[in-house]
Amino acid sequence: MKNELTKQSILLFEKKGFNQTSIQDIVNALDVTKGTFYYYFASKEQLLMDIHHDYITNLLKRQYGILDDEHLTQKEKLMKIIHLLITDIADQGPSARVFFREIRYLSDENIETIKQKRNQFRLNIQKVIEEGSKLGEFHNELRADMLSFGILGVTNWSYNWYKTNGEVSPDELTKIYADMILTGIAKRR
Amino acid sequence: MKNELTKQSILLFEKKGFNQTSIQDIVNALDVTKGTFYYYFASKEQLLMDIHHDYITNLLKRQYGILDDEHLTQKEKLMKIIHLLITDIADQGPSARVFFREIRYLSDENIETIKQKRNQFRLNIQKVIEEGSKLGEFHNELRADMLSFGILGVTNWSYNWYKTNGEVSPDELTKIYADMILTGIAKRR
Amino acid sequence: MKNELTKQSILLFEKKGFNQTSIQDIVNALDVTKGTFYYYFASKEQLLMDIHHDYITNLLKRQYGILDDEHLTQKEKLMKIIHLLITDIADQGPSARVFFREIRYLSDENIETIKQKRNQFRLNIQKVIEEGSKLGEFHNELRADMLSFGILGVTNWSYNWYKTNGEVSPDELTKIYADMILTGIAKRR
Amino acid sequence: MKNELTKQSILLFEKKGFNQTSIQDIVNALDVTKGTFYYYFASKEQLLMDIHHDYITNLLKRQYGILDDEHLTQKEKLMKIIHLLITDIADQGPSARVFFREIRYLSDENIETIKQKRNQFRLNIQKVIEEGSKLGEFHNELRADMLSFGILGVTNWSYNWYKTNGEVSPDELTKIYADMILTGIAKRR
DNA sequence: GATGAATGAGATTTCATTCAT
DNA sequence: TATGAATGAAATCTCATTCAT
Repeated sequence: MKNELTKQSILLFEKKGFNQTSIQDIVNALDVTKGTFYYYFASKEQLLMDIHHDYITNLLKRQYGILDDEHLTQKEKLMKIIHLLITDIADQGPSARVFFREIRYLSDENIETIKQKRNQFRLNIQKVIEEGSKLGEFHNELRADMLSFGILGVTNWSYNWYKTNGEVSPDELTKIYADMILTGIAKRR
Repeated sequence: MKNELTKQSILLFEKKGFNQTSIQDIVNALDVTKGTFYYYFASKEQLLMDIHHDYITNLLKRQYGILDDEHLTQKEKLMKIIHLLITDIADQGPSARVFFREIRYLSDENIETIKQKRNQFRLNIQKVIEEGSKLGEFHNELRADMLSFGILGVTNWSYNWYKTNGEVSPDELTKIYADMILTGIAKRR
Repeated sequence: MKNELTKQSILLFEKKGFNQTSIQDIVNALDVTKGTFYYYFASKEQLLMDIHHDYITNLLKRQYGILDDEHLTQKEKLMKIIHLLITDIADQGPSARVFFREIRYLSDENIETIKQKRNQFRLNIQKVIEEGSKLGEFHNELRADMLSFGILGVTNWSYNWYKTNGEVSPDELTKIYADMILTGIAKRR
Repeated sequence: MKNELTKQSILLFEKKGFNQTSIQDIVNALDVTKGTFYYYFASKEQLLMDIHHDYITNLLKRQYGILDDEHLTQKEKLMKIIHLLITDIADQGPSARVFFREIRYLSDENIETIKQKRNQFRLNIQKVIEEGSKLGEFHNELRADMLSFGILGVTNWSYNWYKTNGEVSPDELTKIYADMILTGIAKRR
């Protein structure tokens, strides 16, 4: 039941937004009553926090799976992280959109917790760039911090428009963006 | 008064979100009454629409100023558009954040109007890329559509984190991102 | 201007009701401003009172025109009064409907004034019946009071449904109702 | 509770009118809170619709009870319907007055529904008159439609003035009006 | 585990009226 | 005569949450 409530909530939060979704909406969708909701969740915000926590924890875990693979070059790591984000937003659309859009409705304390994890994710990208620079895979003197934000922008922005069932697959989109980030779009003279 | 209400609303919407900001909050900040608000705005949503409309209209106008300059190469146009976005988000932070975050609270009809203009802005970027490819400034066979989304991601994402008063100026950030987009971060072998 | 305001108000009060019609609605219809309204009327209620007072005063005056005509039998007087009411409701539809429906929105004091005049109108009918009984035009021992209410019911109810432009003219309707009231619908054995 | 809210509302609507009665007034009278009201009714209008629907449904049911009785002549049916209306208005005064006065505050859609039922009630009277004409109980060539409106006027108007506790009982009033309608008030020469 | 009646605080909106100009 | 900005009181409605069962 808790699981069903969470799933249904994600769908509703995505469609109508956290604030526009009432507990009543959620329990109606499952044909149970409000009491049931409060049996499983301490508050509406707690549910939102659960969703956020699950999402970022899972993402971080998978990022570490990439980072910890010693056979990969930094370039490969970066590509795999881009791929991770694109596919995740494509596959878990609703969760991803709730994650990016509704963080504001968490309590200050919870926002802090989530932002820390989000920042950790970004810092890990920054480190890949720094390491790549040092190892000669990437240019020297890159602003790894600014670039990590830029790369996250490229990928995360896709939650605003990207639809899996379009003509471009996640794999293709990954290649398009990785090419742009690694080699640019300008022709060499 | 209408102007003051709009300005104050933007600040509050940015800080607390559209939904979390009550009309009471707005009028309290200016020491007037709710009646005054409704003398100037038909509804809370109408105010939000005004904000959105002003923002995107201004942005589009400035984009066309760049596009219509015949002395510029496509590469230069692209750089100027990136610069336009970065500086705009830096300078008009609150408006920009309201624009990106609160569009959801518009009516379906108004969302449509705004999205059309937003899409026009993106299509204009796409055309620059296509033209650049044709003229030999950029690679051939680029997915100009996907790249236009990616470039917007890089710049627009900055509303989430970028602060003007940090160590990196808008001009510098523009250069960092233009370099990445045009020539990539990977070292050529 | 005062006259135009009154006329327009009657039309709006009929269509939307007194309460549902705002001063704004009224002045909008004449392209003036609220200040203008309050220059001519002390309050919204005062306007309604004016409308009521004009209506019932006019009706009473015309009733006395009938009553004071010494050439008429009581039967003829009754018929003329029925005719007066039917035609008035037909001709002055909006005023009539406002008069019957919106009295509630007058102040207690004003209600009293209007009700007194309305009752005078009814009492005058009652007197015609009593006089007719005494003179042998009508049956003896009629409950003239109850009948006066009944006759007013027949005629006044028409404001609820009667439309002049239908197939039955006010003159025809008067005859139908006068026949019913005077001779009944049952066949004599 | 729902029932108590409805009952109390009818009393308040009668006394002050639908518009002049706030939800606050209603719940204050029962010492509950506004939330309670909205737990039971979707809106203030829904409550009004419930009242209307119940009233006219009950009235129609009782009318059919009369119409379907094959032992009755048309004259008797007409008398019983008059009796039904008079007693109903006398007994259920508040409901009746709300029914006649406040229909305007229903939504267009709901007005339509109620008016259809009201019209059915009237058409049933019209049919009795037509049938009575055919069977020789009533005159030929009566305008049964206009007369049905007139008869309803006689009875329904009583909600405006009739008080049970006066000197005339519902049974007596029924006789007075039935006599007028069937045989008229004029003396036969 | 689950129900559902009840709460209470707050949100948006309406509008008659005032008043300085 | 007329304007229009501003007020303030009240109205409808929403909803997260509680709690006895």
